[in-house]
Amino acid sequence: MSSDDKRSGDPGPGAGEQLALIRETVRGAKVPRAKPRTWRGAALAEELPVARVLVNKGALHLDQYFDYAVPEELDADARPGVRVRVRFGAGSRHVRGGRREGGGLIDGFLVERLAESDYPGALAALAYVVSPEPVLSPELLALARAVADRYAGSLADVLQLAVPPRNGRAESKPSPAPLPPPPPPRPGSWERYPQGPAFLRALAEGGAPRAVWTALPGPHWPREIAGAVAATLASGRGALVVVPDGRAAGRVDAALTELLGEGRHALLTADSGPEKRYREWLAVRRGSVRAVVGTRAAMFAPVANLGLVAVWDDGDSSHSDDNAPFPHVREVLELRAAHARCAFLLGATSCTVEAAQLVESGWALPLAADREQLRTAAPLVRTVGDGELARDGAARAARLPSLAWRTVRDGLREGPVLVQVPRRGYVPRLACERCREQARCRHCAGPLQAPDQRDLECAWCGRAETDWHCAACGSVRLRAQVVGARRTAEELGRAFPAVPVRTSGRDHVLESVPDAPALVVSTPGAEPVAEGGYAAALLLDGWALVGRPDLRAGEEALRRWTAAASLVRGRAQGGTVVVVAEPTLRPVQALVRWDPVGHARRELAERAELGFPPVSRMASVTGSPDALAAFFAAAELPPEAEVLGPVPFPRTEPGRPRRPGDAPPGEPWERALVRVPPGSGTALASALKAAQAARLARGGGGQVRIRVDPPDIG
DNA sequence: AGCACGCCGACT
DNA sequence: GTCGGCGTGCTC
Repeated sequence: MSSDDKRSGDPGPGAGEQLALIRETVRGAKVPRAKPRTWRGAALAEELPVARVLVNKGALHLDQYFDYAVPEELDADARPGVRVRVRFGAGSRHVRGGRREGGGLIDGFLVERLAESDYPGALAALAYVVSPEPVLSPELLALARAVADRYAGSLADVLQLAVPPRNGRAESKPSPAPLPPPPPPRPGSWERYPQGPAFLRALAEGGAPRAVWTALPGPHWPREIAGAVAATLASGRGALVVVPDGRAAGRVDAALTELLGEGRHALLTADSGPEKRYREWLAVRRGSVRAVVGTRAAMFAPVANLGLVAVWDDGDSSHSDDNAPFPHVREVLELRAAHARCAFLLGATSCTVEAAQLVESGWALPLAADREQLRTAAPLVRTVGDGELARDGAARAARLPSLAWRTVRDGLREGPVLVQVPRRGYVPRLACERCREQARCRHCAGPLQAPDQRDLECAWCGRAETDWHCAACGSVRLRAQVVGARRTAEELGRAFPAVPVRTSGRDHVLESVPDAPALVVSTPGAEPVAEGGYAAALLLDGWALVGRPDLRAGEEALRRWTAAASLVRGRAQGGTVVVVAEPTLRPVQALVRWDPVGHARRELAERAELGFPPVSRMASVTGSPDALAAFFAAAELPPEAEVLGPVPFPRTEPGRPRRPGDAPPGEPWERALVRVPPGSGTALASALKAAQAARLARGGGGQVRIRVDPPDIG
């Protein structure tokens, strides 16, 4: 209970002595100006009477610790890492005429116990310890600190993501006793990779290898991840796996159960209710479970003696948290691997530019199969240019080129056929009509757009472009790429009336389909697994994916095609994929050659040349024009920082779903991008954070939103 | 963010 | 003379 429950009108004779005692013990012999009411009648802890508390408020200027006095009766429970409640806010200091003091109770974490405080004023006492469970370990605190710094966010915001809300019932139950380490697993399908068995061996022997793993297409990856986890457990250490969604988590969970049995791992996903989730989290924190698989919130899971962190399919957008400060799983796990000096595994069938950079920089080693393995595992990929669609008279009836039509027909004789159609809402960007090179600003290389369908301007710096010509081929004609394949898929059903059509999309995601002829129409990311693999796949979203106004459009198109094509039988079993997209496009060629790594490396080289992330680091700053101007006037950005814009925000993108962080409708907002060269990311983040903190402290003007590594930059 | 303190205009 | 405007600064 809080010690200020006992209240009396006047300070009793003991109060003065009490005060003196506190003064002396806590911070020397200065006489306080005012005596906090919370002290009345409370004796302090004899040892380490000061508690350093992180107050749970997101505002940046509050991103600091506050010292509180520890009453004697809280001494035992008030250990580092526990949740506490404290009085916080102006008004809690002074007592006015026996009336109730202001300043409400607020949540916080006790960070450490100290012998004395460096705060010159009088300390208030901890109100109470919420529970003696030490949920915030020093390692988790250090990680949260690093993540907050990386993303120019507050520690409190990160802790909100990292520590689940308390649940009393879950806490009161003891966690089961930990099981002994399992024996090292057999290499199994890791033998398909030349370095696979050695990687497992290194994990089992307590090593800390770091790898970017390009997984072979097919259904083996959950078992391979489970193998890496089992090898790490065999070394007596813990392991953490983060996957994009509940479906993937379920697959890895099943593979882990098959390999390790029950009781050695926890599944942390958003699907389980708060109590179950907190119980699992506690079992991890208490060390009774040493392996974790989960979705992005699990990236902070307090695994004891961490030996391996792994992320699957880091290109999936759900690895980016949608709460401030928007940390990305891959980045957080990189930080964890560095802090814990543990192994790191980034796996995907495709390859992000960031993953390529990890290899390029030498931070991680590539873990990939040789071409021979790939040739049998991957399907045959053929392309149909969208131009042929118009020319091919025979296919026009079915609105399909004849190659695509034949592939579907032949595939349906052997089993299910997957048809990938674009989701609605993708907006094309401008490209050269002749060579399809993207139209870019000549000043900052940002993407050009035509908000009024006539005049060109840069989406980043806002400069008008009146005399565009293609940098690659000199053409002066632009085209906006066209979407519209959904209907084609519907008409496919009519073209093959004898075959059942099943659909899988955002609302109804099919888990799997049987090994029987069927047309399976799916949007990217929702493809059901086919038992025995699909006989063929038809990828109809070529232009829609490649033409998105996003730096990652090519990478993302390749990722989604690769994901769908990975569900198709290998070419040895007749598996065929047809992608309807211009065969000269880089991601299309990469798909045909099944070379996602080469694609990512070329993208990386280009990003380096153009000064794009992740080679340089970018942050977006969004707010009203006044607020932005004031922000940049006061901010002391590193000298090498370059401010692009501001431009009105959000740009008109019809069909783009409204997201939190978008400007409120009606009020004109602007967005500026700040970019710094490699190596200045930390300086940029701390400068932005300092400027934000100064702003908030002054309390002036409208708010400004900062996002490091903004998604969807032109 | 709240919330209190502080230093200038219209009321009894 | 005092009540109260919200400008500015602090919260252990």
